[in-house]
Amino acid sequence: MAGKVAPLLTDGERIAGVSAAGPYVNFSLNRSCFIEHVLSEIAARGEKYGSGDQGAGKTLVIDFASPNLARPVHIAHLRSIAIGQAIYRIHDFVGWKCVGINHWGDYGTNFGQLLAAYLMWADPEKVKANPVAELLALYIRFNEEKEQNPDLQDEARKCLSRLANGDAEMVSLWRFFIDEGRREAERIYDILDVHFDEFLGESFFADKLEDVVELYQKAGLAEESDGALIVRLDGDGEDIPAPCMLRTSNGTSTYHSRDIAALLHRHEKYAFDRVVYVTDMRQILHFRQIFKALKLLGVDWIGGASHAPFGMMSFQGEAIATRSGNIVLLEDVLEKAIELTADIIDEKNPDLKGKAEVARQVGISAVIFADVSSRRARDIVFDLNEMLRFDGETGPYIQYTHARFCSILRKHDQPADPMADLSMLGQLAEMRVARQLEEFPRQLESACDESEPSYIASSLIDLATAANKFYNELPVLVGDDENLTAARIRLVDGIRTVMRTGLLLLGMNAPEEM
RNA sequence: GAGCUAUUAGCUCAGCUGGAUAGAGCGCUAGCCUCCGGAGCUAGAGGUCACAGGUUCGAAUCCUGUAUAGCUCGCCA
Repeated sequence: MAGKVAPLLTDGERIAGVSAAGPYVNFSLNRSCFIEHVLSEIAARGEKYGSGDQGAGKTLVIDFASPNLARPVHIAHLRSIAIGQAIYRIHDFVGWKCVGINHWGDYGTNFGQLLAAYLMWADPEKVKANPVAELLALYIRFNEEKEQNPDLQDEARKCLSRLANGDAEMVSLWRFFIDEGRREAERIYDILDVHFDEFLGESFFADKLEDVVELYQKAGLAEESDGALIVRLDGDGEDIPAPCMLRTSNGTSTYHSRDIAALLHRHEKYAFDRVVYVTDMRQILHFRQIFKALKLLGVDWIGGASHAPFGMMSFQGEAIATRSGNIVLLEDVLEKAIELTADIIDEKNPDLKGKAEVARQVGISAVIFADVSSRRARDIVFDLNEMLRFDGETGPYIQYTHARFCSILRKHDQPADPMADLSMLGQLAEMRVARQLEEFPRQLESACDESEPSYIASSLIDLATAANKFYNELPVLVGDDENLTAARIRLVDGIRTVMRTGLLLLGMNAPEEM
């Protein structure tokens, strides 16, 4: 069949050849034509290449990072921060109005434990001098001693109840804890260059409980069960056996009711078209319940809600758990990465100006890339050496490639010529680069639709690989054919543009020298 | 007991809306600066795509079951 069909298809300007190969009909693209097409597109769109008007007039609300302020930011938290930030930037790039929300945990059990531990054991002066480390030590000690002495949990409950009743000492301590936790978290976000548009703690929604209860009671969806108020979710085809609990038998709000209140609040405030939650996989059921509960309520916008879950990070075969002290602080990892990068710069590029800043940009980006480069769903085993690898498919590899082509453009010392004769390009290595450049917008769109930044990471790796092969095979500036140089400069400019865009979308830096 | 997610080279991963001989990186082996940045490039070795069925002209990819791992299943968040 293929043998009969192929001869009937004529060659044209864009198709250089048609041939039969077994059951397939192969089309060969006219390379020059293809390359010219891609580079014209990049020249026309400039730094916006890859973005269409997909998001025009639409609003995204994205909930990410959302730490518990009773505990320090550790390496496993990087996942939500890095993935969330990338999803935010990707939407922003293709025209969405984005609202990044840090919905931090400033309420509940952990704070009760911390309050109780503080009352029992803390040296206020020491805590004041070094709050993060001292509070962490208290938290760990509480959980250790709780093993021997279960009554401690009652102490925690008492503290929480005193807090809820407005006890001045508790309120003042609690404020101190969240202020410190907040200051610490924001310091890390600054280091990572991550920004939020709204910070709202769970405590803000704790007193919105009755509004939610009323909605469900009016709709006839709420029912009493063992003293608690629940909404059954097992009514229709997509059964969720576990009900959604609105109110505990003690009359307090729950994670469910607070999140429902928060989502209603957000829709009222932002009228979003899409809302994405970036959390680990343990919360898959939770969000299914929330979304279903709102669907039962008849809200028509719930179809725009999605959960972008990611796999768990473990540490030498053990769960990373703050209460047992089995954690690695995120900041420590970032500092190590920066130090290591500085050493490498001293070795490879000692005369680089602004070394310290570049070391920060490369070191931090390496850690971010290690986190966003594989698909969200994968579980990750934390391995510092793996995270700080600088060759092969890594963040520094992409940045290095970008810097290398920036270097060519610097040496060329004049802007890419829009009139360059692109028909001179047609070598295989050039074609491979062009194909990656052409592929980028599609990967970007998938990354946006599926909340999967790793597509962009893969795309950049493929582009960098093709670009480095091109670099090694074909000279750009060396040689006496000015027209060829002008044409290849256009290709180099395209590489630079797309690599920079991709790096920034992933929340990384794109230094021009390193 | 039920459910979710995963399982691809020694290690880390890509490929998953079905198509040609399953691809990278790391590590290992052997190479590449008379030429734009060697954090690079080239070549080689390395695979029963967890297992068993099924659908199909064709399955790593879709369906069913099994195994293994992680997670979850109303008063933690």
